[in-house]
Parts: sequence; C-alpha cells; structure tokens
Amino acid sequence: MTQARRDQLEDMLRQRGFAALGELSSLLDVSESTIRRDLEHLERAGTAKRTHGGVFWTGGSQTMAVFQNRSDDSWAAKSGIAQAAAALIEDHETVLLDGGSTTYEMARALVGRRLQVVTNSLPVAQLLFTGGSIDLVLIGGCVRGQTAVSIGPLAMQQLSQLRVTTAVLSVAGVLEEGFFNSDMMLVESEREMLRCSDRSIVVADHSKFGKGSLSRICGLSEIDAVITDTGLPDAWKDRLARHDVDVVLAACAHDETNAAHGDARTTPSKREMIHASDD
Amino acid sequence: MTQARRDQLEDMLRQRGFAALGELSSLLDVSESTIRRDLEHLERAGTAKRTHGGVFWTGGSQTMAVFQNRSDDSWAAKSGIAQAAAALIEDHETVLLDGGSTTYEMARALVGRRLQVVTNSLPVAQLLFTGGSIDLVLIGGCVRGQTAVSIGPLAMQQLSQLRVTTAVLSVAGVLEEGFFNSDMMLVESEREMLRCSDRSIVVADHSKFGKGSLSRICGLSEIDAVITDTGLPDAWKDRLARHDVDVVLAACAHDETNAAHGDARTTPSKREMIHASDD
DNA sequence: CAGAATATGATTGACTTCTTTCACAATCGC
DNA sequence: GCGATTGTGAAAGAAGTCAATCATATTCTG
Repeated sequence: MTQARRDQLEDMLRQRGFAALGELSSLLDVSESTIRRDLEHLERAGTAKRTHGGVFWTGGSQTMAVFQNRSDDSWAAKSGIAQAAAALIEDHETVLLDGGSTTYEMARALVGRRLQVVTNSLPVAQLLFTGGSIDLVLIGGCVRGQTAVSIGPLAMQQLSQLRVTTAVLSVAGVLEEGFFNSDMMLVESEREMLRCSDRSIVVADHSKFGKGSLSRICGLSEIDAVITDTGLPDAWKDRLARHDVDVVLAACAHDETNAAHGDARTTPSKREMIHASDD
Repeated sequence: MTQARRDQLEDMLRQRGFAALGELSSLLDVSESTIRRDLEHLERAGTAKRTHGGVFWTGGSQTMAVFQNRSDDSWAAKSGIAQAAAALIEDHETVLLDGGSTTYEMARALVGRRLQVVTNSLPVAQLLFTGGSIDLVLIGGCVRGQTAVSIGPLAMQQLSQLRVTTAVLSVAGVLEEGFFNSDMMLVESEREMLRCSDRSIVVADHSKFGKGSLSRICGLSEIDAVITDTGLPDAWKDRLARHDVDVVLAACAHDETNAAHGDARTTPSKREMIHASDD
C-alpha cells in the first residue's frame, strides 16, 4: 500500500520533472506529511531531490545528479582528478569522454573550453551540448544502466569511424594484469576507443587500484597516463612507471576550487536543504 | 561589467546545475538583490529557472524544460496531441521519436509503457533511459541547436541500419507541397526516418499548417497520419484526406487531465513561483 | 557639465514552507 | 490477545525566502 504509493509518486515525478507538495498531496489523496515522508525516502534512494517548495526528479542516475554533496570527500577526490585530467587537455583538441562519474566531473571542468568532444555518455552530452564553445558528437547505441552510456554494435561501428586526439576512460578496477570494467559490452567499446585515439588517459581514484572486475580492457602499458589521487600506494606508482605509464596525482580539490573562486568562507552554509546528501 | 557577471553566473549554473542565492552572492561578491535581478534576466532568457531557495539550470533547451507552465494553452495543445499520438502506439512496438517539444511530451506519455524507443533527441533519451520498461536506442551524431538532436553523417548511417514500426516526426510547417523543417541536415535525417519505418506519424499543432520552412521533408501523401488539435481548419482536413492522410484531432488536455487525476481545483495556484513561465 | 537612466545595496514586511511534536490507527510478531 | 512497530494526520512554532521600496553610486547622453 505504502510502497505502491511511493512507486506511483516516482512515476509521477519522472513524468512531470517537478512537483509541488500540495499538488502531490491532492493527487495522491494523502496528507502533506505523508508526502514529505515519502519524499525523504525517495531522496535517500537518490531518485529525487527536495527543494523549498517541491521536489525534482534527478533522473535516477547518480552521475547526472545535478545535486551533489560538494563537501563530500569522495567528491573532492573525483573533482580533483577531473581538474587534473582537464588540465592535460589543450584547446582545440578532440577529446573522447567515456561514461562514469569522474569523466562527468571532467566534462564539468571542460565547460567553456574550445574543444570537440565525443562521448557515449548521455549525462556528459546533456551537460555539454549547450556550451556554444564545444562541438559535441554523440555516440549512439543501446543505452543501459546507471551510467547511461551507449553500447552495442551501433556504438562500436560509430567509434570505428572516428579518430580523436585524446581518449579519457573510466575504469572499475586496476590490477597488475591491466584495467578492468564490469560490463563486457562497454569494455568492447572502450577497446575501440583506445584504437581510435592518439593518446589515452585513465581516470580512477586510488580505491580502484588492486581491485578487479569482470572484464579486462587492456594491459597497463597500453595506456599513456593515469590520473588518480594522492592516496595511491607507492607500490602502484612503481608498477605503473615500469609499464611506462605517466602518473598524475591530483590533490584534493577542497581548497583550490574555493580559492580559485575567491570564496573565503570556511564554514559550511547554514542550510543544506538541497545539497545535503551522501551518495 | 554587469554583463560579464551574468555570463559568469550562467557558466556557474551550467557547471553546478543548481545554486542557492547566498552561494552565488558570496561567490560573485555582490548582494543578493543583484543576484536576484540577474536571475530574473536569465530566467527571461530561458537559461535558468528560479525556485524558492535557488536557481536551476534548465539546459538552455526549452524542450528539456523540467519546468513548464502546465496551465499554458499552447502546452495544453501539445500535451493533448502527445497523448493522442501515444494512444496510437501499441505495446512492444519499436517507435522512432524525432526531436521537438511535442515529441518530448509524447515521450512523457510513453513512460512506463513496454516499448523499444529509438530517438535522436537528447532530452527524450534523458527522459526515457531510466524507465526499466523501455528499451532505448540512441542515434548518435553531431548534437546541435535548441532541439538537441543528433544530425549529420553518423546519424544518417545509424538510421539507415534500423527498422522501426512507427516513426513520429515533428515538423516546423505544413503546406500543400508537404511537410517542412528549418534545418536541412535534420530534414535529411527525417527522410531517412521515413524510409526505415512501416508507419509514419506527424505531430503538429494547428498553427503549423499553412506555414512553410526552409527545407521540405516529403509530400503530404507520404505520411500515414497527422495528429493535431481541434483548431485545424476544415480546408486542411479535406486537403489531408485527399492525400490519404489520417487526421487525429486531439482535444485540449486542460480538463481531462485534471479530472483524471481527481484534481478539483479550478483556481490557479496562488503561487506560480516555479511553474510560471511563458516560453 | 547637468540630467536621466541604470545598477546596486540594504531593509522591512509578508508570505510560504518546513520541522517538530503529538495522538491515533493498522499491522506484525510473540 | 497484547505490545511493539510502522504509517498516518494535524497543529504549532520556527525558519527562511521573496517582493517592494528607498537611497546611493555609476554611467550614458545631450
């Protein structure tokens, strides 16, 4: 009964994008209190975000999440890596961006740059298509999973026809044997990405190292550079160096980004109503 | 000076997706009043929408607009057409959805249905990829313009390899000579869409009839059905009938939707803070 | 140089919403 | 059956934001 209403609520949100509390309350014929409680659940599940006045549909994908806890540590690491990776890209390059939360952050960092960007990621495309400065090419195919990337034969075929200067890949795990990801179809695409790029970069926070995953993308030496955070063990630095892989260690973004924006605040904002979340 | 700040504000919004007033105020080092006024401008320009507590980036595309004035007349027409078009689709079909605001509304109406959907529209893809019930295939290519559709050779090639049961096209104008759209590349794609579909449907409100546009898609008789609203002049009904085109007239959605949801309110909500807009 | 127009910052009052708390109903487990 | 847990509705109080207004500084124009 309760669950049915929450499912209905979720569908309504997906369809409408935004809804006011009173609206939902009268449509579902329950009190606003109940709606509020339901929304708390949805928010915890990550499918919706509340604002002062109503609720937003977040698209069900964490990647896309317009709302994100920017004071979160794991986000700071991702963001730092993304910044560092973006710094490696020069203007007027053609960059191939894989799906994933780190590459999404990187896309954020590329907003406003003069680039040609190729991507198989729906969220990345959504983010970049407006920026007049960026020429966007979207890879088509079957769209699947939380990461919302195009995969399958159509994607493979499109990739095979392209040529880019830099490919930025995101991986689920790194072992001595090479780089891994959990989706076999995606891995196929990523191999193709490597084939069509002059330079290849992997972005991965230090937690990915030493972990494997279902399918192997390629060996360590087949990648030109790895961008990660300062938490990377020395053993891995050596190992990567032995395989001729450049390693870039990004400092956590905490301080620099604030400074860069001239933001002197040290205390968190009083109201976290929208930002607060710990996904 | 002022304009520079507004541009900066716009960039920040695109990057962050959402921002609170105080946040922007301190980051840009101006008073909240100024930010408020800036946001009014951005909102008028359609790039952002304010909420009680902050601002959202709307992605620069009206189509995507999560916020829309649902009490607007033109929206009622679009929505009605979209509903009617959706009703023509049967479960387990493979539907090809073109870009455009009406097809976007149609996509909304298809949420939860069991379908395979092919689309070249980024907003439509964004809307549908979460719904577990829908199998989504994205057409790749160069992403351009307000409508955010993929066009160009890559798109053409992908379309040429697909086959769908129903194609739903959106057009900019309809003349005796046929259907028109303003973008030549897009028109190329739409011709390809027609070629690969068993059945073709055009969605267009009555204001499109009698208006031309840059590039002709096809003749009237090459389309199987046109979905429009009750404002269509009788002359056009005859004309379409003569060309063997089925015409579906959708009633405005105003009343039915409200009734269907058991919403008895007759007065507009007192506060239009978020909904209010006239894109 | 003067006047007008625009941009800006601060403040007040009003509004809406949110959170918290309590009481009651329904369901589950023992 | 009884207690505990969960879900629900209502109310009071608190908190926050927004719109409107005013006074000032800056820029444009003649």
